Amino acid sequence: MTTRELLFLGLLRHQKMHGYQLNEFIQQDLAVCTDIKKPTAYYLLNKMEARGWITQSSEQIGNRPLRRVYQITPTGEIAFQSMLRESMQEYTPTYFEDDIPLAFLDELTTDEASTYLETRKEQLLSELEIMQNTPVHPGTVQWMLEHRLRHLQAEAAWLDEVLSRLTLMEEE
Amino acid sequence: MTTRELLFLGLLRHQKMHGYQLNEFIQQDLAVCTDIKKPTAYYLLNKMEARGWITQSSEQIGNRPLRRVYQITPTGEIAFQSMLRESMQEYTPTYFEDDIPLAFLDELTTDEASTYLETRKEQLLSELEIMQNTPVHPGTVQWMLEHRLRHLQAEAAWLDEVLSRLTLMEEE
DNA sequence: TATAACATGTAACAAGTTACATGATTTC
DNA sequence: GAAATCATGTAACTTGTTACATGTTATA
Repeated sequence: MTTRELLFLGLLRHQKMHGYQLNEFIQQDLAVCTDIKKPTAYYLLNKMEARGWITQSSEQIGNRPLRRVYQITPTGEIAFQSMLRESMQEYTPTYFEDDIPLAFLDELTTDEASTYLETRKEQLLSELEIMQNTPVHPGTVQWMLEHRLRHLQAEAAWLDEVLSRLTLMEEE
Repeated sequence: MTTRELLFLGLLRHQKMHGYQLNEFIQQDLAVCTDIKKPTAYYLLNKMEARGWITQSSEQIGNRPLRRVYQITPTGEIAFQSMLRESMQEYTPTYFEDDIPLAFLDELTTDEASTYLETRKEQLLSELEIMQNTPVHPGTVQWMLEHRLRHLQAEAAWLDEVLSRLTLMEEE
């Protein structure tokens, strides 16, 4: 995913950050949109530094572990601009992990299927609740969060329809 | 993705198939839901055979290349049943590659942003058209395809809203 | 007779994850 | 004094992709 690098550059454009700080922000504020693990983040930062997109400067508070504070370079800015434009016009089809099992739903009794889908629905609703409680972000970051919200709402509506179809089949 | 193995088992339950045949079917009939490449398919078949989930029997027509025809075993059937139940109650959050660029949309002029999103929309609409022209499948395979259709429609509606928001901003 | 379709694979690479390792400081 | 937080990483593994290799047969 090239967009992970775009994200890093986009965040560093606004503010110098060290790896830990980036990780924190992504896990707390952007958890609904992406899921970058710690080692991946450090790996990407090193890679981007080697490319000259960002530079490091060390910082230490007291005797705490050294912080490597990253800052975007002019080369990095150019990369950001071109990646942004490229990715903005691209539509990437998304595949749903949960689609495949759905194809074999008719292997189960309507009763069993309903029970499982109710479990799915609970998980979905709890994610929806989390989303609706996250603070409003400035600019189009909020648009990204809204997109995700729309998607979750569409999923909830779909699940409801599948469940009602199953109920109809049960009555026959 | 465990669901790829579920898919293979699910297809082989209905009919013995050789690798080439499986690939054809997935690329022609299920292209909208998954995207399994040839080497991945052969790799998975070998792995599943090693596990005892499927067995091979060779078949040759004339002097053509040998076909390895795969068939599900009782062990494979057990695996299918348990994977189906497990995956059916799981809700797997989906991340959208195209979300991240959206967060930085306000770095572009409304004009440029609109142009790019129109390009995205065209690609989306052409995928929608393909979907609406795929033949109806039996049973809940059709449900899977419908889910995908719902998703694409929600995406189209979202894109339209973003585009109209941009138009409103331009007028200010 | 060239090209597409049939049929199966290998080797090298890319991306990302898990589990592990290290050590300081703050909080309970 | 134990546990959580701060801070950065490495090594091994998993999964999947791209590009390449091979040879037959039907079709244009």
